[in-house]
Amino acid sequence: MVRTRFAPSPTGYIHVGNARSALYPFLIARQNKGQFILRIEDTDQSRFVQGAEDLIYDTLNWLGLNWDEGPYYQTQRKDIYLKWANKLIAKGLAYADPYSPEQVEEFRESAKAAKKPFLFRDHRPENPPTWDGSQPLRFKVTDLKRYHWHDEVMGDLSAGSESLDDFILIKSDGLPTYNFAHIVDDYEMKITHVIRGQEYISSMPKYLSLYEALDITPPIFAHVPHILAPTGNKKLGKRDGAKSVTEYRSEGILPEAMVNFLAQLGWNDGTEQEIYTMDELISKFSLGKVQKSGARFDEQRLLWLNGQWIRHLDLDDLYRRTVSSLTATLGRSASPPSRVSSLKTRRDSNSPKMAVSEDTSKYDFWGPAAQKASDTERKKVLAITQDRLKTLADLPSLTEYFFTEPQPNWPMIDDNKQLSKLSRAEQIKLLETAKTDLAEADFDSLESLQDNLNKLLEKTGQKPAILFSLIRFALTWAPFSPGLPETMQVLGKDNTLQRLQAAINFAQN
RNA sequence: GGCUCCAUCGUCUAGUGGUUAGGACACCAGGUUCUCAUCCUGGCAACCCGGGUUCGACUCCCGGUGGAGUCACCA
Repeated sequence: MVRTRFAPSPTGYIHVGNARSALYPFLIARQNKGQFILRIEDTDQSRFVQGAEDLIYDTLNWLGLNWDEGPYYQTQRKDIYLKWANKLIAKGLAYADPYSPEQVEEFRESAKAAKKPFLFRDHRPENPPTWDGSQPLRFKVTDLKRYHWHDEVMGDLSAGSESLDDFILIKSDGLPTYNFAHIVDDYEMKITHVIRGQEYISSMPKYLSLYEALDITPPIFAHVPHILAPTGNKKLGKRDGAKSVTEYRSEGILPEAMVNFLAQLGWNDGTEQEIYTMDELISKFSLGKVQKSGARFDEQRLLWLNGQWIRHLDLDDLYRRTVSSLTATLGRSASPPSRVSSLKTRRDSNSPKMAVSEDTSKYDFWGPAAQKASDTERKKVLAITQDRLKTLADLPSLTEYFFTEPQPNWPMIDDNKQLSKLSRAEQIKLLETAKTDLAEADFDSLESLQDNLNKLLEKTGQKPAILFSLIRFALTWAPFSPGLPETMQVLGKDNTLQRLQAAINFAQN
């Protein structure tokens, strides 16, 4: 049974790099009909950010990365870590660290001055005190050897004993370090695949030595390369202005596009396929084909992919996302009741970090006038704008004039190369002719509307670039819009004639 | 600095000894009888360097160079 996990720490929002390290284990779990587990690694109280957990659930839900178990909280599992720690103490493989942080810092400084790498084991106390929980508990490395191991992404790896040390298992605040907790948790939770960022590779010898001391068979490892920031070569991180996933959501990116993009950032199945559904990813993804080097985050490509998805989605589906991409994601049903109490204690302690939260009502992408319109009306408009949308956030500028009468903006016409050749009187004449003829048109049929427009062309002897542009401006007063017949049809005959008249009136004054 | 990893168009990548080095994004040009898009066609553009191995290296080996990660009572 395959069991994978995503184990974020609640220190802020989820950026795209984090999101990918949730995606990959999710895909592996689903591909093998296994389970995907969510574990919140909240052992560092000083970095805890209020609301961060909610953001994690929200992001995962939005991306469709539903977990089967959890969330587990490490702060609620202290007994378990203690049990394993005692095992180590009993075997003489863990000891209390008698030094103060300042003293350890001194060791570090002197090693640095001597240009030697700092290793705590060089300062291992001969007669450590009995561990009473107030000191840090350290692991005692006994087997200084070279480790060789296999990584699903990176291949066969090895590292020498210089990266082995007496690292801290349990901090003086009683909580375990990541180094200790994740190994215990992964074992207790029967995790089969540890999929995480490349930054952990250099700690692998430490982990491997601990697995041995604990008599635990290590799981399968896969270390995925970092996503690089758009500029520079640094790994993508919050410091470099990495955007949160929710930020992309509010910018009108579809979750499908985000998942598609993230999956392909550093992974390729060897074919020339570009668009993948989640189901396709589940069946085709493989860790062995993940790139070994970091991939740069290219927003242009995300945007392109988003456009593709907007066009490929059927109308009803797309419409649902434009009105609220959130409705299905706010349920907190996946959280166990026990979470409430843990939350309470934490909220009581005053966190030094700012709380993160967001306004969940902001995911209706339509403009103010459109929001008052019916679903049917909005869908009609969406049908003719779908091809023009790059993100959902383009909706207001592309559609608002359908729902509210636009202000005539004559400079738009004056600035138009073709139209400015006509005198104001000629422009008015054209609009009047159009209005008269269109009054007889059949607005139910797109073909017949096009016919009407073509006849108008013959009748006036104008070029399409002049006549059609003029009508288009009179109806929308927008720099760009859907095709003229489509626009007129959605507007309806009454509205169309009325807007033409409004333009004429405006021009006459 | 020690340790570890990585290296194909600007970007994401295909490629596993013999290819005109393929695709996609971006960019440029043209077309699709109104705008903006979409769509179509075409174009620009890459194997980090140096040694080997081999009949033959982008591909294998070694050495450089470059980049990244890591050396916490953070994860």
